[in-house]
Amino acid sequence: MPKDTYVPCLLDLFRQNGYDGATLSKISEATGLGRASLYHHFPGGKDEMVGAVLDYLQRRLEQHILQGMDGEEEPLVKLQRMCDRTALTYDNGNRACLLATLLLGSARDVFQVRVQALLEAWRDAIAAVLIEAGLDPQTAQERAEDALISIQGALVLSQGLKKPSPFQRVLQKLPQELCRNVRQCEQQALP
Amino acid sequence: MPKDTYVPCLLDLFRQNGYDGATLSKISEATGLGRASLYHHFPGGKDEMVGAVLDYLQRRLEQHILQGMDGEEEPLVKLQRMCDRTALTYDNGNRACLLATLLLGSARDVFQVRVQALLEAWRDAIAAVLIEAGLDPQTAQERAEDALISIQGALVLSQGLKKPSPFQRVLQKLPQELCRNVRQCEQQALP
DNA sequence: AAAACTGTACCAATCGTTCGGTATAGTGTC
DNA sequence: GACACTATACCGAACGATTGGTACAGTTTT
Repeated sequence: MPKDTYVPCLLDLFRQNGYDGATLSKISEATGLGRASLYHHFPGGKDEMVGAVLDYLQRRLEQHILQGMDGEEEPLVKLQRMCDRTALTYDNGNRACLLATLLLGSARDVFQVRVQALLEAWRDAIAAVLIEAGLDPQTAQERAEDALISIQGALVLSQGLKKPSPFQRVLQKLPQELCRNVRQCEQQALP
Repeated sequence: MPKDTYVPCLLDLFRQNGYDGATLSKISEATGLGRASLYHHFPGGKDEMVGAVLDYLQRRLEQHILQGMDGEEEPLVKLQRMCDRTALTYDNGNRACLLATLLLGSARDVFQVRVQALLEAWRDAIAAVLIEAGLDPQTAQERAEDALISIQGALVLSQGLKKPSPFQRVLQKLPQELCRNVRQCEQQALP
């Protein structure tokens, strides 16, 4: 699919401008495609473009960030890798999150369901690791949600304070934080 | 100032639609004022409207959320009160945060400085309490930033999962979390 | 030749903004 | 008290520009 050429470009644009701010002129300029070409590839207009971006994000989440989360390694190793890839995805806190952007615009209702599905998939993958590590399901889910809260909040604050250090600090501590009071990770106690 | 009649209304509108999504038609409808009348009260147009809303938010932060943070009470009491008022402000997680909304739209650059100032004021007020409670300035500032991260992230996740429980859970634990390893709060250890 | 693609021109609708003007309520002058 | 004057609040109508989207003829690619 040649769509994948333009989708990362669209992702950047929607992330930086939001749904309303990403006008067709900007999209045309960013992709190098004329209006007609855009509507050839995405007959559904802006909504379909965002849909394609969300498809892309879903694939990236499953195949990159969450890859290996169901493997045989230690929980801490898996979560550490997930955090590393998350940091990479958000350019160490310099990139905003499209999901948050979509949730805070006027098109919120249109994409809420898909965004929710992505967040839940992410959360459930983390929770599964924690359950496998011995945590009860309730605690595991809450802790997984806390992880997403930390990531999303750190992205917002890093944008707001115009420095990536909050994001970096959060993601560095996150794996240990997720594994607190868990079997395999207890050897690393407080100094 | 009769502006204060319209500003809370504008706050709601910008929070729900973002800068680009809040069109003058919507603003006109929401305030009950004609398009032209809006330019009587806010000659600077949308930018001035957002500016007025940020003025309003600054006053609310200083006089409501952070009120009493420099008083004589125990740190835990002050932080508990701040969290209660924060929960009230965001309707227990059902309202989004305008600051985050502005940071994630196309008008990001226009308001970044003012948003940053508000976040820093909030952070510094929390940090001051923690320093007074015996924490070193570096740790206090980081922990205060962590608090804002939790709040902002919880708001995003509550929006995304369409349930307020993450926000409520975070804000309930936050005061204790902020006071961990601090003099006056240590009596409340884990059960 | 068929299919995929694109540039040009165009559309109605809406965008943020401005203009000209109308009430209403004072305020000072005589 | 009648008068001219001013300030504030508000609105209908229109401005030029841009919005998201389409029609269609042409060009590439296969």
